[in-house]
Amino acid sequence: MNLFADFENRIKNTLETIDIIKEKRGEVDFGRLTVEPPRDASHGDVATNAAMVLAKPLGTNPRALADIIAEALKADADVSEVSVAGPGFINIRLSTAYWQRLLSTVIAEGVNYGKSAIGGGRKANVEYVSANPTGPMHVGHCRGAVVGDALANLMQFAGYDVTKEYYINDAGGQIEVLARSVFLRYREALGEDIGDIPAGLYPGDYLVPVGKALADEYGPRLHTMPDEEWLPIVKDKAVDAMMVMIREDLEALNVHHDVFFSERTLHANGAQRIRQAINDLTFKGHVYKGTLPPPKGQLPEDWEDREQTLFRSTEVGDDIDRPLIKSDGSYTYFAADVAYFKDKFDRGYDEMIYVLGADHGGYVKRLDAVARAVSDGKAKLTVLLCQLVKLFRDGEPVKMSKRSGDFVTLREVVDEVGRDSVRFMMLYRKSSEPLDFDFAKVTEQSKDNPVFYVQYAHARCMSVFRQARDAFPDMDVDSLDLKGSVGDITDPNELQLIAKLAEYPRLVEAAAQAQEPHRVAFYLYDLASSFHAHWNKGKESPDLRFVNDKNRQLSVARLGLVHAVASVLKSGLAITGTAAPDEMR
RNA sequence: GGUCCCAUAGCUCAGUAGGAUAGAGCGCAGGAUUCCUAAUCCUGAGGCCGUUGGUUCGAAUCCAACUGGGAUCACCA
Repeated sequence: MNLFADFENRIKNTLETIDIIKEKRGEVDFGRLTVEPPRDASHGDVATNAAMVLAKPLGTNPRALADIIAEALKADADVSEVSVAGPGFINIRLSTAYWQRLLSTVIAEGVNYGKSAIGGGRKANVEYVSANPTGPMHVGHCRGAVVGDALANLMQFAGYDVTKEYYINDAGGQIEVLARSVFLRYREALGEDIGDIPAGLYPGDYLVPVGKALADEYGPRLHTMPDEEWLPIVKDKAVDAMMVMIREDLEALNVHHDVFFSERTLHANGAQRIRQAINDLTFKGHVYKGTLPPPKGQLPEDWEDREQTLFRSTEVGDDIDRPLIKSDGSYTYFAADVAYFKDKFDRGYDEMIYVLGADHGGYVKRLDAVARAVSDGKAKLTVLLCQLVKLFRDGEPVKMSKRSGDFVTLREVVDEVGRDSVRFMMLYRKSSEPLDFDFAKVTEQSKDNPVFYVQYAHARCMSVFRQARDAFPDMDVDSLDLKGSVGDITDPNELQLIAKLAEYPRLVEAAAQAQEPHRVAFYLYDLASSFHAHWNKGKESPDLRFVNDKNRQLSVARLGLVHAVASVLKSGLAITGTAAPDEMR
């Protein structure tokens, strides 16, 4: 149940009954009409701009029209008060009975409250993380992982049929580098002194056990083979080992994918699927052989004019045509991406979302061009760029050098500050904004991390139920008819809390449509804040406390309110992928 | 140079598909626990929403230009 959708219908129905609107019904449309919570709660519960939007086409002034509409709205039994304010806003105050019914609905719907059907069951593919399988995940992968995961959760909740996907870049030069790095560790495991790791290979210690495993399995045999023979073996083993590590890292962050898609499968059987994808594009007239103009700006020293097979992406919105086949006949990374996109499209997704880091900004137009060409404009592709995360410790930037292997891993961050803290911090910012992440702030003072604030609110809710069990030992607190007991909720502070709960379904829809999971995090903070404030009112006014051992009926009604708050907090926390604890320790 | 992201309180950021007197946290000043966890709450000070134009009943929000900051530019992956 969505209060604002409900009243949008009621208001439109009311408008249809007004004479001057009926007369010119063909000339006015209700498209720009909004029904939303007023910015300032003191104005009312629901506000509409109807009069301001409709005044002009009707040839009247907004205030006068607002008065007419306001009068008509008073006929609704759930409307307790209507006022006209400012340039022509119509503010509606709802009856206590309406709020009570709404609370009853929240309790009845439970975990389903806030679910939406705007997704219409459309198939959506959210691809995120997709870190190269050449080492453990580092902290830079963190944000995309969390944002992608939360977005997928959110869209699922909003009625999409969501697949969480990971693209394994396991085909390309970096995998050969990985294999050679592992081979070195293999020789080391056999007792050879390998000295310093040569430049260009991965120096990280995490490859030591992989080399050891190879030595255990093959003994010295690999060493006697030519490169062409041992390379494929070591590549396979190395990638598998890296993916095991990466999955563990993701698990530590509570991130789970449904599909791990291997780039290598596109290259298999003589790159059959890449060839098919390029043939498909060629058939549609998007491919030609030619040369590219030299890069603008600084010219690379080794730049040469060479003929390649190109994708005419400029015709579908890109700045420059893109190479599919290199001059030596091999396929570019981009060619595999075309095949990968085609695969997704053929799997029947209506919406494809790529969550990428800001360093991939230059890739967006290219992907968009692929989507248009491959799907003839039918696929809806969105690229969500997450800006960079800067790490700080006590206000000092944390230096990282990937080359020396001296980088902060995702695991280190999660182990130090905790999964929930990391996740919530990553979501407590619009993803298009850069983010500063300070270890000290997140761990030392818990109040600097909003996740504790929200979780604390949930724990307090649970605490109320523990109190109730103590106060009414004879009552079976867990099987009360909470939704049927809402009639005693009448205090304005309590009704305000219900109003906050009423915003949830609308928020879920807006956040899902805008693909902005951070809005859920901010809403949770807001709801927690309302709850904490109400809690403290009980300190000053004992008659507002949730549990009152002298008034059993009222206590049960209020347990219903607390239950509803807890339920929405839990629902939102689940979208962000963080826990809703029963108590804080 | 091209493209993309950004500019809101001293600091870090929200601002709900253009709405009313622009909000929160931190920090600062003051206050609240005989009582459900003070990991909480309340009050106050603090603003030319980067600049200039445009669009309209109405702009922090949309458009253009400019200024300033960040990312990126490849036959890499």
